Amino acid sequence: MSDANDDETLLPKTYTPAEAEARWYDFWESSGFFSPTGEGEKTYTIAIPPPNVTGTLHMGHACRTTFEDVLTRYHRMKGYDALWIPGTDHAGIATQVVVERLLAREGTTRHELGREAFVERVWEWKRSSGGRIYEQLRKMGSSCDWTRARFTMDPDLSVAVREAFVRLYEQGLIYRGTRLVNWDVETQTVLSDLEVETQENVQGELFEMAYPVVDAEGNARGEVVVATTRPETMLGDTALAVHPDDERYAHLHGCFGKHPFVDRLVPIITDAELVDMAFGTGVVKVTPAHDPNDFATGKRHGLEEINILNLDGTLNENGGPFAGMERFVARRAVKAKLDELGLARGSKKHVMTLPRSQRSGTIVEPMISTQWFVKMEPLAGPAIAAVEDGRIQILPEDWTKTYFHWLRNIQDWCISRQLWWGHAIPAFYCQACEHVNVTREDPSACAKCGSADLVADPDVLDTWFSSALWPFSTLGWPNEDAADLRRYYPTQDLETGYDILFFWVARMIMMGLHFMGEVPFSRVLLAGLVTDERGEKMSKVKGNVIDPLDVISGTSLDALVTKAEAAGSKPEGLSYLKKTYPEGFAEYGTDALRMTLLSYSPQSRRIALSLKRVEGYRNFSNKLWNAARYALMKLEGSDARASGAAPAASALANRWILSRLAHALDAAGEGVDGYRLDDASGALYHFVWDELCDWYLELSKPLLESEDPAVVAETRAVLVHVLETVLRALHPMMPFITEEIWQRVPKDTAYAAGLRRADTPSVMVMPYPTAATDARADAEAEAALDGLKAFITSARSVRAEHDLPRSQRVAIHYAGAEGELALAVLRSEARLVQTLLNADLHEEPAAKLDDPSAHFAHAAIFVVAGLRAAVPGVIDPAKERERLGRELKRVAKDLGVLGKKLTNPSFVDKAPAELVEKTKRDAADLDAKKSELEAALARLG
RNA sequence: GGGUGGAUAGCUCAGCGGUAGAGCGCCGCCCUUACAAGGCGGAUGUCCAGGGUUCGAUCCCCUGUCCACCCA
Repeated sequence: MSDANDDETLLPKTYTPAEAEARWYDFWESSGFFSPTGEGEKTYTIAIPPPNVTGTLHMGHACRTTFEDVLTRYHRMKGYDALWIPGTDHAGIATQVVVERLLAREGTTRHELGREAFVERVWEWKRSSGGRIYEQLRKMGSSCDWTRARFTMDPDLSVAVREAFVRLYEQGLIYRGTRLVNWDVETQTVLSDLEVETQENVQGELFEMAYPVVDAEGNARGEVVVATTRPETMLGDTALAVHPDDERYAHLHGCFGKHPFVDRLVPIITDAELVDMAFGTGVVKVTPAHDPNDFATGKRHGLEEINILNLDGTLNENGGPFAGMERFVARRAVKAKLDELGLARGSKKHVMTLPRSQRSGTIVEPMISTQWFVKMEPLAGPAIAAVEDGRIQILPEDWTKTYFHWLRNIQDWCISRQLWWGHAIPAFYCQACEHVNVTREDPSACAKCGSADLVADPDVLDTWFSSALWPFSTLGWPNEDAADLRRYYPTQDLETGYDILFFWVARMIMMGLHFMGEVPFSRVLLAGLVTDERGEKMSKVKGNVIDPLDVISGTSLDALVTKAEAAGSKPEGLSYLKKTYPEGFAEYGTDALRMTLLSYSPQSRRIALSLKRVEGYRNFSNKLWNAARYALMKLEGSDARASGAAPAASALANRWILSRLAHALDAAGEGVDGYRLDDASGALYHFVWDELCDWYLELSKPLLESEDPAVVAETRAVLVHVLETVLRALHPMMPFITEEIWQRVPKDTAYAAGLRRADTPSVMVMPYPTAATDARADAEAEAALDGLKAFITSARSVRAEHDLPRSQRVAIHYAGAEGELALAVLRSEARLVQTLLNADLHEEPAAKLDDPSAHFAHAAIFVVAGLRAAVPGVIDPAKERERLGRELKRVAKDLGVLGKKLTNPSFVDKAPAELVEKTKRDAADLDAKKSELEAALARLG
């Protein structure tokens, strides 16, 4: 077999992405194509959802990046001044944890280092390792403007954060308050409600214990039994509650529980809200300082709030004999001690939910603390309105409900964090008069009393606070005159995962409206969660994490397993990998990965990424490559040039492909505009494979062999035009391969000068094709070619069924009714058909086809709309009977369905007339076909 | 406890009032000078169950079952 490149072929036989991708990316970037021109009326802007600076690219990023890049490239080609702003966020807790781990390895801690040195150390880390995700985004082909890359801790963005804080404070929308908050004992910071995740269906224990009861005079009145899943919290109990209507405990109203460990009488109160008579014993212990419901109860009854925990999760002095113990140690100790005192009343298994920190995973402790909050209600109202009145559209629309629900039930947002890495809270406490100074510049004296004895708030802000300002802080706010802010705000689309709808999207909308007075974007596009092919969430523990870069560059099974193992996969995860990917991954390339991610419906909440699908799109890349290879080969030595205008066409196949191109371009444009990138990419995929490659390229072969030079020239012109156009259409989705090919397509010089950079032609700055400008719908050509395709397919089916290999030339005798389109087309295109089928066509008088066996030896017959044909030379009548029988069955079934409809009077009366007519026509056609098949079958005997 | 989404071919999923689709897999045949990462042909479905609306339901409505996610 000949090697691919031993002849004058222009391209190798297979497309290998690796080399081309790096080359073109550098070319685009160095050509300045990623930066907006700053010219033109229409702008199109996307702000990237900033990944954590500690992050590495995962499938979620890959997915979002692809969507954003398609939208950006598409609009750029459409002539918009397109800007996609990249950036990262400082990920307070995550980053601090990363650097603390480094320090631990060096045998030190941040406390030993001191705050200032630690923060400097984090910056150092950021400078050396924080750019990794940018490199990975580049690998995805992202056409973002790196010259505008932003980091939430950049000086200008920090100014924005401080300005926002101060303004909100001045407006009374930020306040300091003492509340029950979520405390993460591991990272030792407070968390917002959103950062607490509930772990469901945890097998827990409901522990029952007795409180000795005394009355107001101190006389023993027996005991009450309470149940709890957190026995240690009893050290903070300040009441026992029963339901006011509960007869069982009516005699205890006004009595007290005698605390077994600390010298305290806890009142027995009645509360209908807290107590569910049917649950447990009907008596509830009340710990206002460590439980949200109890906290509310405490407020209703004016109960004392006793905090029993230190910030590190150990018990404080209020823990009495248990002080100093870690919370879970204390729990066991409390139980043991109660047992010893004879107050334990057994325990039951209990299914419960546990609040866990999104960051550290530890069980979150509700604790009373003084923190900074943003008042949400005044900000939520306008954010609700913006979606209600359509200034912002959320897609898929289902999420609108969720968005409303959250905003309508919103709680104030706790924004202070006890971390060192982040934006300092600009509050300064006067030690002299206790005034809180919140200022844009660090104050030297108290604004109220003039004292210089000020202490800065040690806390920093929630990272999401800075992210909420992202769409305008990245453009230059608070400088209202910043050129970018004026030109590119509001942005158009915001594309992200639904998991941060509340964390980020809703907050950006609130802040955008509040500070800019205008929505930050007009469309929110929410993508689903990328999972493994079983639909399970990717996780390190499960070992099913697929690294996009491995998909792009390929990897061995060994490397996959090693990586998963290092990341902490369980053995089941490793065996899943081995079973699912025994060969590892091939080098699929970025374009294939992008097409795969695009192919999933945006309606779906899950994107169960299948590597088989990636392989399918890798194959598609290769298909496109080879189509180009064919075209370029056929164009060689000719003067056919792409010029951006659809060439005139007279040959049927040429007219047809230009018409199909029109459909494909319509579908692609509508798909992208409507955020149905699956439809858009699917339309182009099917056009290239099913129509261009499967039919047109084959049809072009005989045309290019024509003796008529005009036909040859026309076909070449169409060939180069269709190829060049489809490359432009596909470019937003498959940027690399399209550029690689496009650069080699012969183009008219003026045309190739491109949209914006006359000196550096590139497909990425060419106009995006449309049906109106680059193709030509032609219904007549389509109808004609459809008939021809049906004829060819039937003939092939006969061939396959009767083991007539393609190499064996056959004769096909046909007849049709004069005046039928199919007959006319077959006559005029006979040569084309002969080539495609490797057959000789003979038109016969209809009578001859009425009894083919009388005229042709062992003939197989087929019937397609308006045509009958016989293929002599079939050896096996049994097979032919079988084939005809099968087809007859199918026709009969279809006819049955239609017949049933037509005999139903209500259908004929009530269904639209058009449909009834069509049904009648279809039925008539099928009926004719049925008779033909029956006759043929009868003749076979 | 409240809410949202899903259940369609062996697998992963589109579709959505008018005779059920794709990719992969499966079964034949074929190295056909663009492509074996390919070509040609073929098989495959109680569209979760039960009711209702309709001339007509996989699609709309109700009820139920199971799964996923979110909120408390």
